[in-house]
Amino acid sequence: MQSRTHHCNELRLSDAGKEVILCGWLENERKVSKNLSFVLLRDFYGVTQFVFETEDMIEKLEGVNKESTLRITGIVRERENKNPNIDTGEIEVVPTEVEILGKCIYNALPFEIRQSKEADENFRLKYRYLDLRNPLVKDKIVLRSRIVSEIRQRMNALSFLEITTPILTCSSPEGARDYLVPSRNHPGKFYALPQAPQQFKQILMASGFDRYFQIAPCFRDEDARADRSPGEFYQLDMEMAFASQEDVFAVIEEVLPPVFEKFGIYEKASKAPFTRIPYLEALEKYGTDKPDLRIDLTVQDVTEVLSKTEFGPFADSVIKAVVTNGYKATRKEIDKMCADVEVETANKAFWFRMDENGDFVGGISKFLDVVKEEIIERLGLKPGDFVGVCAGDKNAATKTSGVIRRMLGMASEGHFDKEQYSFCWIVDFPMYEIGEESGELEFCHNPFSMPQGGMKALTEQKPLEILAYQYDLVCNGVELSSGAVRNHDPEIMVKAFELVGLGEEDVKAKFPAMYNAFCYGAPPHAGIAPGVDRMVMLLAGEDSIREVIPFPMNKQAMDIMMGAPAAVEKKQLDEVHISIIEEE
RNA sequence: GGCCCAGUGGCUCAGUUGGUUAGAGCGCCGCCCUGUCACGGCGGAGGUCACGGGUUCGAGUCCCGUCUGGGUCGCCA
Repeated sequence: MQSRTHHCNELRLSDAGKEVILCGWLENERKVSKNLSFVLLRDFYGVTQFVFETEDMIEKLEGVNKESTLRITGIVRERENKNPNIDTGEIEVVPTEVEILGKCIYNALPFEIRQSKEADENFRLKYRYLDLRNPLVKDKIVLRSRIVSEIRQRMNALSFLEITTPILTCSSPEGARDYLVPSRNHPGKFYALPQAPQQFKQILMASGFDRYFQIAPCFRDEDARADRSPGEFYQLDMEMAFASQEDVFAVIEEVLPPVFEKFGIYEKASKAPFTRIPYLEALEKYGTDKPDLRIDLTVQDVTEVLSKTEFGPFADSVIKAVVTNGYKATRKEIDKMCADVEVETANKAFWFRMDENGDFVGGISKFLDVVKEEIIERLGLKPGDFVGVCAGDKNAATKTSGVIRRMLGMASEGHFDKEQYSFCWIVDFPMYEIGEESGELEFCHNPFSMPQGGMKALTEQKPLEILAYQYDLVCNGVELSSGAVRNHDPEIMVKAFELVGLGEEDVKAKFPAMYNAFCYGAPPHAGIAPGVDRMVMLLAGEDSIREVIPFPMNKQAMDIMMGAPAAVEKKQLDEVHISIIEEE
């Protein structure tokens, strides 16, 4: 028996008169009378309307619940009343035979398929197979597939080889918490799921592979965020031998913009070369290391001027200001904005405005009289300008200024050019920093990066002034990726570790395979690993990463559809030499 | 682990200074309807107002605690 002749988004007026067989889900039945009923059948591709015109035929659907799967044979004909809202709206099918393929045994669903996005998220996740029947939900997964496919083609075209790396590997001593897998054959020992294929891809370089990439699953046992899935996620992981920072940039600048323009909700993406912003400059000008360059406002340091005022919160603080015009907010909206800033940064935002007469009004204006002329000159204020201000220690003031810049920019006329993908590179990250908890010198980003200046820098520069060939890729204020020119030289690696109080033995102990491989002649190499989930999220215009993952976990890293994580049989535990200690 | 927000029929929500029998839309069930397409009309079923305690003559509403969920900080080399 033929299963079907067409799918549900295929028939057109030119098919009128044909006998067809369609399969799909019973989406809706509109009974207009005893012998007239309209039935909508939905499959992956779309919907087709059937018109049941006899009591006998209508009876065949008696007691058949919505969302059951059917095979319907019938004759295509032109509709009396066409529906321009669906692709098959010019025709309908008059059924001759109805077969029920898979019953939906429930006459009420946990949520309406077409409205699933409004349902409680845990219901959606538990009944993900119903949620995914919603075309709006399904389409994001289709989009993801197409994006990944396009990226693969483009990487292949640039002579990158897709190579898979192990999922069962060993625990990595630094970074995020690992997911551990007990070993049956080796009592007391564990595999770990990779946080990233970092060491494997670098070893591939040492093995002689020239250009590697992989849509790589990564596993990290860290808490979720709206833009960070707990447990597992995918990266477009890549690495290039004999390559510089600029070589990596060139690949990304060639591969990503066309993909963003083709699949994104905005049609415009940055052209090569992307703006490069040194890390320290980004903090100063934008108050963040992931600036949204669609906003053209910048942050200014006004510590020198405003510390002369009597305003309490300014005492002994770093003070930052963001000036905008075209911000026509009411007092209530300004208060709301300041409150939002405080929620996000745990730090207060202040403000004042210059009115049409050139006087300061509102907010903290009355404290500013003593420095009025000075501040006007410092900030170049004009009548109508609005100034957002924040203060605190350097970190707090910087971070808060970044949030104020973003909020003011989005709310001001003419300062937010929204409809585009604006990329930038944040470059020149410091190699080292003073750890907030330890108070001692630590690696700022990761220990695999090559210090700018190599061995000379490590021996001659002050550690905190050494920069690394370490970079971030940022798009519309979202950090898509970190990357680096790697440290491929064992001697420089040992020296880099020495500065944070570790030695050769530590390097060997922490990264034995990579270190040993580099001792046999390694190529200079560099790479990057943009997050696939985040890219799809940006392109789909979604705020939650769960919308672009086929089977996402909830915030507690549970898969409530499958019931993971779950208890296992004692026999299984015995086999892997594990015993559970019940907590009180 | 800290902070913020939320929890009311199957789903989404409303519910006034604390006041009598807790409402609506969607869905479900029944009847009606010959061109619907978010079909329409009439009728019906369906509630431990998350849980526990407290204040009060009286609590969905106020207070305390717990649980669950979301956001955020920590964390994410």
